[in-house]
Amino acid sequence: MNSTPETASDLSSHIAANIRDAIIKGVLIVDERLPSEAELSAQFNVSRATVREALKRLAAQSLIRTQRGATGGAFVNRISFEAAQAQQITTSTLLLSMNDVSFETACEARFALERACAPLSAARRQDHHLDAMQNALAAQSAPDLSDAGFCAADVAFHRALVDGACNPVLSYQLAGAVEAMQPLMNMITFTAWSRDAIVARHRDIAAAIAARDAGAAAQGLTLLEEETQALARTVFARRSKQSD
Amino acid sequence: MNSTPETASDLSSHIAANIRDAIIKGVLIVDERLPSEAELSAQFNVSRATVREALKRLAAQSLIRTQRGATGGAFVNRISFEAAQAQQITTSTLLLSMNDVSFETACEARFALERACAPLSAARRQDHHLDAMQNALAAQSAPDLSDAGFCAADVAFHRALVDGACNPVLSYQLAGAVEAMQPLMNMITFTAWSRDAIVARHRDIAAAIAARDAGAAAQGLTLLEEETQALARTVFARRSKQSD
DNA sequence: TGCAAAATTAATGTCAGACAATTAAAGTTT
DNA sequence: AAACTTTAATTGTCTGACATTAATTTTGCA
Repeated sequence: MNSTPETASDLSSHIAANIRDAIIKGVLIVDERLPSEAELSAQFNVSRATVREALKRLAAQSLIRTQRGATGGAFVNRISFEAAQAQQITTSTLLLSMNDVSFETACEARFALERACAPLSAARRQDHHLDAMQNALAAQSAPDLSDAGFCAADVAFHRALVDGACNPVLSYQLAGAVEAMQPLMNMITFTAWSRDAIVARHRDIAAAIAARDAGAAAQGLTLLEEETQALARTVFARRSKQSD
Repeated sequence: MNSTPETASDLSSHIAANIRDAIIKGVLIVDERLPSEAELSAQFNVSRATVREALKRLAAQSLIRTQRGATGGAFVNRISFEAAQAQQITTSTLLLSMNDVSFETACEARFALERACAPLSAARRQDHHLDAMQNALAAQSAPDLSDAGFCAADVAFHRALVDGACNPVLSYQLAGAVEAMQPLMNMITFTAWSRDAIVARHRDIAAAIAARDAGAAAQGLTLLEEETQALARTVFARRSKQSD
């Protein structure tokens, strides 16, 4: 039942877990003010410093916010999709870089998830989603764009595609996968030729979404995945050859 | 470039952001020991209490772990898929409950993502994945099972399906979506009839995965989604009628 | 009276110094 | 050589103080 099986023996972990559970179970509701640090230290029978460490833990998870002044205190935070997304991206990025996740695995996951959005996006996309895709395409076609810039525009394109599904839960989940891939994507240097190929795929996908053709969009994503994987294999092979 | 645009003016946020960036950028590598609290307080020219608050923030995000004793200290943590998953589930659950995400939206997202796994799972599932699905099926068929128990077995079934794709990144991403749905699913009371319908779909899906038939698995998931959505509409309609 | 300035108050943010608890390593004894 | 003891380094906790912030109340003056 515990959200985080915090078996740690230190008091601040324990107190943080206690308050966290109260928030999760709805005992403390959004925007409700927690007791002051002094009151909490009396309730839990610990010093104010210990209470503060517990509160900082909760603040790091965006579960509470604090305000100074006479009517200040710690308040239960309404977690926004934006804040949750930012956290998830940090975590996902580190997860990939620290656990030696292969490009292949991450890429596969990303495109599998993105294909899941294609039918919904084809059905529901608004004009501004199409515009965002076109803008990203234009950016990617710029002749003297850096690799990092190319990747950033790539992310923007796929974000627009995902947002087209008009499902905030889906957008939130996908953001982690797409953004976390970026450091891995940045490892790839794009030749002019490979850029053209990617942009061509993007054009197909954008056209399919505009035409509300779910099948074509999914197929475009599959082709894009295959080309991306092939490109990565080429780059990594050349690199390992050089190091010999 | 900042992972968390921590513009907060308090010192402990600032110090935490500083160390976090060092970890993300690879200046501090996994299992490396941070300077002791005393050294950090000297470096940043703040008190030890402030340093500790910063470290607790990082610990809450599983970025570091601390150890007491002579050779103790704070160490950069290798984030495990398990720990990241636990965090994501907490965040996702709160996100859904605090932002009044409709059952429909969450359900749609969940099944869309799950369908993304179906082809991979059909291709790669091992025997133990099939066993896990069968166990979950058996549990769900028990006659005197509580609604909560039914939901728990449901989660187990879908977890096995997702894990069958043998892609840890995919499993990690999906866990959040599936687990976060549980509180919403628990709002639904299952009649004996609706349980039978769900179990029947599950049987179809399990059979399709066992037969490595991606199309049938995806279709089974689509049918299951439709039935789940219909069931939810019925339950919510009856409930709002009663409250009149 | 009305309003602006000043004092009050309650809260978080920070600091300094102390002691407790834990743990590895060094030293000592048998 | 093995078992025990001491030591040192580090985190965990406590206490009490002061700084900073911001809402509220009081005061002073026109």
